[in-house]
Amino acid sequence: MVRAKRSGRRSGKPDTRTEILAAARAMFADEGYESVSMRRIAAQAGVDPSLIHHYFGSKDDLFLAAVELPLDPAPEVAAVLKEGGVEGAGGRLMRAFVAIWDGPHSDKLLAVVRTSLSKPAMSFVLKQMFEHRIVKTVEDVLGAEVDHVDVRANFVATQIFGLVVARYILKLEPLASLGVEELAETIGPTIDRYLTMPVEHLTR
Amino acid sequence: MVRAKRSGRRSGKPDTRTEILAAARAMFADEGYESVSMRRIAAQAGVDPSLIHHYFGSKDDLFLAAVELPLDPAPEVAAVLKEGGVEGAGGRLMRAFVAIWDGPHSDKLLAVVRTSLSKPAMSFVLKQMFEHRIVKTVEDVLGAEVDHVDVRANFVATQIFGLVVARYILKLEPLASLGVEELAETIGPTIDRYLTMPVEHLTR
DNA sequence: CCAATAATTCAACGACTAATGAATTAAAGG
DNA sequence: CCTTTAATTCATTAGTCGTTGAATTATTGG
Repeated sequence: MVRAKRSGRRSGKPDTRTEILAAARAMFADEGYESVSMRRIAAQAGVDPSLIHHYFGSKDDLFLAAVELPLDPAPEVAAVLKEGGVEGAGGRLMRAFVAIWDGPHSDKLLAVVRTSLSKPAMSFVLKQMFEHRIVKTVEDVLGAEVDHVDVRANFVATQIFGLVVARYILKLEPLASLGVEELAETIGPTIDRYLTMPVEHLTR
Repeated sequence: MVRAKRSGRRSGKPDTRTEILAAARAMFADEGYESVSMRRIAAQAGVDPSLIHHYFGSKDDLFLAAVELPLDPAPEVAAVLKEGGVEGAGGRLMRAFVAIWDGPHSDKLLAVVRTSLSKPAMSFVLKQMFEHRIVKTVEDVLGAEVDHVDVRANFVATQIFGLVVARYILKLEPLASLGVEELAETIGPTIDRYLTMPVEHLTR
């Protein structure tokens, strides 16, 4: 029989903190920020709502804790970039990118995107992600002789954000079912172009 | 002195219905669906919350009324497409597209995107927009001999959704300040490629 | 002018929200 | 063993939410 929930500390050493974070991440990822309530997260984690406040403070704080990402460009990306110069960088980037989004951090990323796009006060999180990941990655590819990184990064971002929306949020078919290689083949060249095209006339 | 608000019908013939729609559109556009309450919309429109229910029913109904868009590809797009064949279609599409998003419907469009991306139950609205606008447009460009419209439309969508996110939601600079011609020049060729590249190997 | 109808507000309900502070139970340290 | 500290729930507060039904005021049609 199921023991009724009692007051006070539990026996054993359950990692409730982690369970809360997991529940929050999952729910933020597929419902966004506003629709998810502390109470529902608590319920999902099998915990009293006040415990969440005890550990994380406000709902905003919980969100930030749940989506906390390594802000430096992911090691996968860095590694993949070393494998060559500007030539073919687009394809290599796509492979690394899709690997990340299909990997274990996908719910954090989804949560960030969903929330940033709907709650302006939180859009700084996505902007930060853009700054710390896309811009820095483009800088890496272009090397020291940085030539209009900002514009190029902007255009690369359009292609990448769009892929996120179409493939991971809306799940358009057949796009959502394509493999890494097919995406790299198709979108890689677009990114290559944004990295190498002349852009002086765009930056007057 | 400001006349205190009284019960009952107002004098004159103020188009309150329209004012409510305008307020709702604007607020949904820059705050998304969940964050905006009926009460705040009512306040913004200078009206009692129950009047909104009287006119539109539920909040969902109000949202749909507020973002109601002509579902057929906009006339601008159709017109622009007649001007030529597949060659240069990308650039022409971008010009038409940016014209629409910089035009008077921008708040409706923003509202749809923000809401669809954060509230899964509403994402059908964006999907419908994709179906009725992007897919049909791609069909128009490709003509009768429709050759893998679905995949091509998917890739075109990635580039377009990404532009929306980067330029109109996140307002990345300098992207957000670029003119139509510069966007057409830069992104047009990407779309051209998605329209003309071989795709048989993607559709096995 | 009077009746019908349309526009509008008022007052309230029940449900849900984030948050707080105090009480309870267990584990850890000396 | 006893004290401290950490983990957890309970009870509550003050607010907001969407929605409803009745009351009030103006316009419109006969």
